[in-house]
Amino acid sequence: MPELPEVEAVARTLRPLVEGRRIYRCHVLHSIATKPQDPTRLRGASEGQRICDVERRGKYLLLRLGRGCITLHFKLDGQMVWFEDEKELARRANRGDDRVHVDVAFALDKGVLAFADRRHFGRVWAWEKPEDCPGVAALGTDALSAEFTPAKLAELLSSSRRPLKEFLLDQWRVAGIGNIYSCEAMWRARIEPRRRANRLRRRDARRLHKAIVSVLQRALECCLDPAPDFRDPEWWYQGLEKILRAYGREGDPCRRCGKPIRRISQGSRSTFFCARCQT
DNA sequence: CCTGCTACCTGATGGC
DNA sequence: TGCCATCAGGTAGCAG
Repeated sequence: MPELPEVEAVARTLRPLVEGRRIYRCHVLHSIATKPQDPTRLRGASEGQRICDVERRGKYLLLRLGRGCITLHFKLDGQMVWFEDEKELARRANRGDDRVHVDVAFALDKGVLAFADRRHFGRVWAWEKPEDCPGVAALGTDALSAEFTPAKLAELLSSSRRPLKEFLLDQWRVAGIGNIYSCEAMWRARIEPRRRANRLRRRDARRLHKAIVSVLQRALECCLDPAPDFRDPEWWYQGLEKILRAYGREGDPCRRCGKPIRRISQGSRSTFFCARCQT
């Protein structure tokens, strides 16, 4: 599911729902979701705490507590789900006809905030501070932050000999870009995905920077309208397909030149691009 | 140090 | 219909 825009949309939508609320009970229904941490650590760290802020860093979602913090990562399929109260949670979580898959649930003084990932890739962890989470500490420049400038991107590009596609997926350099938006950004910037990062010219870097920012911003607008609906586990980011120009369009005509979009494998993931106008 | 590959899980889809 | 292979928006960890 989520790259930077999706997680940002979740953070913004969640903030007014949970900010200032107290977590009075934490249920870990599938303890794989806290691995390798012990579920008791998450329970101990969260119960009784107030949620002071909701934040996004790269593709991580952070719940800042009065003391300590919780990091959530959705990986491919994770999502947040909302229940009216613990009664509804008890009735529907992983059971019944209108069952909803739930891994971890935080019962608040109003409502229940839950994390769900049927595939069990996603994680919910507790820390004293965000930087104690190795994944968060390792994040590079956030793609939607003020520090992400054309000059910064050019500097980062020059220090890597990897193919551009793999460079863009490396969260340690630029944080927040995933498989979909890397393809989209390269299509917009008209750059061939297999070109080595350090071989890009300065104007390529400028075009790429502009493409990354506009693709992510465009996607964020889509993700916010309509906004995420945590009450509906089937809810999905609507209308994203209509902004996609390369991803998932193998064989379809390029929207610029008409040549069929190609799909290749890079680092065991699919890359979609136009072999005529991306050079 | 850098890079490339696999494992981690479950579910949907398409070919036979 | 059923079975199997393949694919999926991410990343930690490990070998070379």
